[in-house]
Amino acid sequence: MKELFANVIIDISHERVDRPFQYRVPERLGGDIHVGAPVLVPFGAGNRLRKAYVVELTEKAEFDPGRIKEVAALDEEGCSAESQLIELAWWMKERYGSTMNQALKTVLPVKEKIRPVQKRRLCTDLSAEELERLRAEAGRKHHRARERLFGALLDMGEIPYGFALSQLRLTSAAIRAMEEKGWIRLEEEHVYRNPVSGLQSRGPAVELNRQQRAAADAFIRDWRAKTPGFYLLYGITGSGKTEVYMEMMDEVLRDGRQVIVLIPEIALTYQTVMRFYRRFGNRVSVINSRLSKGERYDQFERARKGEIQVMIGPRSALFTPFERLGLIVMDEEQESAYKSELAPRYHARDVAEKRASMAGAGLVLGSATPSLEAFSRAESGRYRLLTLSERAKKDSRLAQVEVVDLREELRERNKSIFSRRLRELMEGRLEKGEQTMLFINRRGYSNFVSCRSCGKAMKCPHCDVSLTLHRNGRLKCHYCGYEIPMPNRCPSCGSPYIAGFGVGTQKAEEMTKAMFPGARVLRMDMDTTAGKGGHEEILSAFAAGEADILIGTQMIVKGHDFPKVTLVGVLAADLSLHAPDYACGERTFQLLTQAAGRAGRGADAGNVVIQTYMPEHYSIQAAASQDYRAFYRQEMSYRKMLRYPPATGLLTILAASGSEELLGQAAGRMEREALSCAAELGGAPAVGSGSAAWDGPAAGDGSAAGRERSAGGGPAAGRERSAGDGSAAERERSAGDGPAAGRGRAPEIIGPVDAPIYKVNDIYRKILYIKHENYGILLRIRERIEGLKLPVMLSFDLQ
DNA sequence: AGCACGCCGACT
DNA sequence: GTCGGCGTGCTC
Repeated sequence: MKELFANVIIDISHERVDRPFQYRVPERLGGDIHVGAPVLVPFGAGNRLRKAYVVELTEKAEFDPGRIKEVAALDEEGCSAESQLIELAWWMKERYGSTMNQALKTVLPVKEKIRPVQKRRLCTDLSAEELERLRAEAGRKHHRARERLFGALLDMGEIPYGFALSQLRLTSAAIRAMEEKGWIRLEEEHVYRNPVSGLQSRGPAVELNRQQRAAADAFIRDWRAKTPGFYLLYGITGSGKTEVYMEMMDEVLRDGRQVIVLIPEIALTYQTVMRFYRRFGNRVSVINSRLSKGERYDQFERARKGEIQVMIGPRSALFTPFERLGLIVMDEEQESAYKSELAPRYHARDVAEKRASMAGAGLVLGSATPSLEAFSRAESGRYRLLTLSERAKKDSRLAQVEVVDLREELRERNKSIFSRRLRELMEGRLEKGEQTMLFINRRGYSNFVSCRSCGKAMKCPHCDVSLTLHRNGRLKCHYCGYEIPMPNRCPSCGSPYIAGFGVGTQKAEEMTKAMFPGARVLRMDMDTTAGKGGHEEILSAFAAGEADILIGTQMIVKGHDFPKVTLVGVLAADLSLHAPDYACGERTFQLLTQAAGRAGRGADAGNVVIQTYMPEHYSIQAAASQDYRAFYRQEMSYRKMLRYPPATGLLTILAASGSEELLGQAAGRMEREALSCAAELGGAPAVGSGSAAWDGPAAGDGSAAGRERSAGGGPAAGRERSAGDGSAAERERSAGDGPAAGRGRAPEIIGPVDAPIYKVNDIYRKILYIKHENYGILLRIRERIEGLKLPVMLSFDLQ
């Protein structure tokens, strides 16, 4: 047996020691040590024992072996939150193939060198005269550090610790010496800023309807039986999912356990957060991306100390250091914001599964339009499906959705962006004083500008995209921000006949105003919400009835509740349908369903008009009939047929370079490497007896799964039962169609191909796709390609 | 963060 | 010469 080394991070909050140190693992500890384990190690010249956490175990000495010390002991007092998070980081590193460093950085709160609040201060009980005398004395004795400190105390009274270190250039040793002399005191005060403070009101719980009750009880029963699993709460818009979450949370909190609530950043509004505050009062804290790092750290610190029990936030809230986590709620689980774009490119859904099972906690995913990933996991029994098919408010009815064929409109010589039907309905709404929302998934004025003589379109010189005409007469690139004034002659042939084609939000706004001169129109897109708070401002103006029509991009369909909106028009549903991406059908369905959900949330029945050139497309058909299951069946069979996630694992490698030649060469080498890997690995049976197999990552990866949960009590528990009217799920569940089918086939390699947008910001991009059912194999290929050390930028994505 | 080392002026 | 403060650099 080779010697074992442990890389540890020392539990000192100082950036200077915020890196791994290597220690020898003595025989007697060999069995008990694991990644994440809290240990005591001799550190520094004094060999003083310090608390540390194991971040990696290796048989290779990465440091002068003569100078490697031994781990002293396992630390029984160690913080379990920290230890769990490090273990989670290890899992993320393995699952997504990042470095341990990257994984640790995403999981552990940044230990900032500047403490945000003046947490620790230097104070003195001495009088001004005494201070003056001591300062003079220090001056005479050339005690410069003391002289500076006494001067500062005279000026400021008390001094923040960080200020003393950085501005006054005092050292900790000097401060300690003066403290011992009794001249100064080091006062610690924990002033945490609470982003939303002073809200104590604890409102009564809302009465749940039958379905909500059944869903909440399904979880509560498992919780009481100490076998909480994973749940998919599939509830139509307005069915009251939040009340169900809160009921479940209440149960967990009463047992002294903690809860993490994940919300996509865009939906993290004041209103949403207020609902949780009203129920749970100051046990709740929030983090969002606008919080400074220090403020975020404060909130995590409060969680660690047990001052709060509920953390609400975007995907990074998953890493809240709760000691006894009992439940993770993930609202709007289908949102793309849950996917990280930085290495490790994790998906919050998968990390949430892992964290929940490590902590023995439950996981509830909620959605009105579940992702294929989530719904297929519900079908396979990994998630238990909880269904809410009725609206929570008794008198509210589902909107009536109709599809308008734009080809028909053209045949009838209607060239406007409004079909006759939509126009008629809008007129009716204006007469009745009701509101309309118009949705168009494209900002700007015209999509592209081209010359009618030579046919050339105006393109960005740095990116491979057309320039978008904005209303201020400027042409903008939506990828790099390049901007020029609209020319009045074609730059290539000189013809004056150049004009914009396609409709963006700005043009839609203009045409709406022309068509309905009396109407008050608001527009909301990236251009009108640039300033902070712009978002809220426009939405609240609209909610307050300051406009009759709101036009916007997808940001208007997310989350907000407008009771006076009784008509939603989707001007061109096709725009998102033709994106070069296998999930565009799913995204279209979700957008349309969400848009439809905006109509008629009040007492009046709403209308939804979907305008399209492809009325027969199943995404549009299913959205119109508000039939999620029909959509799911179609889309899933398409993914299975063409081998796309979640039916298979997909490794996407994006290579980018400023030099087209280098990129071409690199792409060739990547392809050859992938092919030879495929030949070596492909036909072989799954590596490691499925430990890294496709459906494995959350279930059992061998590391610490045994400790995490008793066998059989896992996510599959309760698969035979179903809350509410989930019977359809039972019928639809076809046996043996899991993603594991087809394991053992050779990996399928596609490309390298030019990226959908080949050039962005003068950087050329190519993509290589590799499909296989087994994760382990894709990870191996990834490692091999990374090992080529190609002279281009590579980014890997594994899903 | 906390420890040692080496530099520098003060004092014996 | 020695003493003590102070700045710097390192910690597996």
